[in-house]
Amino acid sequence: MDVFGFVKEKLEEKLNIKLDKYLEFPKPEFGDLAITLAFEKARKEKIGLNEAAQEIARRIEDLEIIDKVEVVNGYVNLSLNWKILGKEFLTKSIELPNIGKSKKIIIEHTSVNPNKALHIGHLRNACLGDSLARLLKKVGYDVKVLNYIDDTGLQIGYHLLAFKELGYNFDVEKKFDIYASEIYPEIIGKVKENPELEEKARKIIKRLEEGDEEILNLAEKFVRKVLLAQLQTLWNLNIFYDLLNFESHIILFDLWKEAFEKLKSLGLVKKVEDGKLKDCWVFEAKGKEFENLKEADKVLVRSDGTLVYTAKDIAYAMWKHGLIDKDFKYVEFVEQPNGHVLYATHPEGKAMKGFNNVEISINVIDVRQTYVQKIVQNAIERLNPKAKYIHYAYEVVALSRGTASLLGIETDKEFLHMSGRKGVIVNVDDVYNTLLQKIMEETKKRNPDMDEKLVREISEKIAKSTLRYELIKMDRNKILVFDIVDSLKIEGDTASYLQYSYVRGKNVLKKYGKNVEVISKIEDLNKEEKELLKTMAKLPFVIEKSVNLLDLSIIANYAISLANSFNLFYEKHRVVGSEKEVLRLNIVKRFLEIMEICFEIMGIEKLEVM
RNA sequence: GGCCCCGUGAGGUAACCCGGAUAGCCUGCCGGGCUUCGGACCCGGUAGUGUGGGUUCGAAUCCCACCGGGGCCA
Repeated sequence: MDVFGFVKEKLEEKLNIKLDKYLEFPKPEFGDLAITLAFEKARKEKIGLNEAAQEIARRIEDLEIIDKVEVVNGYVNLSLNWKILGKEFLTKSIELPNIGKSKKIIIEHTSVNPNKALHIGHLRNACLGDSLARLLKKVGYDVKVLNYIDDTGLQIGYHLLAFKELGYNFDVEKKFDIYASEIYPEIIGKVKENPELEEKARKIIKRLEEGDEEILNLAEKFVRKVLLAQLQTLWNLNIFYDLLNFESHIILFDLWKEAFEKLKSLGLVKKVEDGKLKDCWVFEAKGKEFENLKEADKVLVRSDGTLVYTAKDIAYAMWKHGLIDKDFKYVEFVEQPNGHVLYATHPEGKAMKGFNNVEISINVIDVRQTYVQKIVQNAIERLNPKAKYIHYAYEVVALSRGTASLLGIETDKEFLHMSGRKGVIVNVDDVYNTLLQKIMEETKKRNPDMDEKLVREISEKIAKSTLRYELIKMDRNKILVFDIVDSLKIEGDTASYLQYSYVRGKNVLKKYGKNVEVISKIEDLNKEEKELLKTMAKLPFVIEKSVNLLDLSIIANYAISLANSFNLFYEKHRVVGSEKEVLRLNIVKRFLEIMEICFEIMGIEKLEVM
């Protein structure tokens, strides 16, 4: 039961106006809900503020669900009748708004090049994308999660050279993505010393592009090994996918060919006849946001016939949105630990339907790609005005001065951008392992007699949740300055606080030991009980808002305020054996259910003990 | 040269989209609480909207200019 939604409807009936813009949650002293309509009403009707507010108050004061109406400084403050609403809320099941209505939506995220280990910046992408997918599934969307793999040319050329010519071996103990990251500077060093190698790398790339079977097989083997290692890191953090799309297959399956013809025939791309871009094919961006740009055109095909990345991005986006008929073929790539098969595009695969052809696609890509993404979006939305191509931009993760210093880089600046070439990176496995060690120590300290295996199991659940929570709780438009020392905190505004609150709730029910009876009526509520009920009742509102704004920090902040509210209640009032046992048990039970919903969205693990 | 993002106590952040009541929270620091459902908790104290203008009854929020930091395109 959606308490505030219900109250809003009743108020709208009485006032005969939509209240979306005119409702606020005030501080507890002022009441449960405030109507701010009087400010506008007073201005429009040229009447006194107090008079306007009084009139609104008069029209709603006889509602049974409202206990008290008070007018203060133009606000109409309502105290709700929790004897009625609280009982409804505690006895009826939780309803989440069905916003998606089974509509299909594509989310693309992670998309890390398959020649390195994931760093903490990649993880911001993956956590945002994964939680977004979880959120949208919760509200009824049919979500397909794609991971785009750039397996072409240049960036894997040196690695292929290393395995083909320089005696590097595939069979290593080390996790393969980390191995690939580590040998990269070595390979570059060797190439610098010996310029012939540069030539050889180029030849390998050329043969790869020409479809040479030996090189193709080598590349596939290398990419697969790196990908499986990267996926191991992601799966460990409860991040899963439906499909891997290989960039090279956009050409192979003629998606680009069809897309190019369509763009040409509709006049969206033009061949340049003279000037410095002579013989290039450019995309001509049109629309308000491009008006101020001197050069809004974007080269897609160079004069020598080679494609820029954006060309493939557009073709790929057209495929997502069903704007071309050509399709990939698919194979089962691997079964994921959650039991779901991860598919991949593959030349020898079979035809499958269901991955593409959506109206809405969400593309989680960092903010530096904004310009290129605008071009892709412009193309898609001109090809189909109903289509929504969303560039879900987020700021990068940088390193704090202290953390940079730990990596041997001194700087005067506030923070330092990561750089794989300079070795200024913090990789995900390292952070996770450090965090896990620290949490295991803490867990042992708090549970000296606990079985070693259980300590580890619990610590793993806390570590992965902590990491995920840190990456989604902040406004995504802000640069996240990562500090390894701060990131080890497990007190305050952290996932472990949420998990701890959850465990406390669980323990109450465990102590009670029986099934909780359904409550028949509510006599009266103290301050903490009421505040907790109120916070819990905001869930549908919070979910709806975070879906509308595609903002996960809203869920994170809500979860913290919910835990806070619960801890206050827990601290002050005993549940088991108290005179209000049944009521309080019902409150605890509902708290756990709501917390679980938040956990599921954020990918946080529930615990029984910690 | 054009464009975009960020600026809130000592540090980190929420509220900014859609202007409204005493700017909320975390860490730190100072002080306090319990151990009958677990202290990874709770309570008190400390301290803040970059600068200047504008709009408004009212600005952290909207508009303009500037300053500082970061990025993209050329």
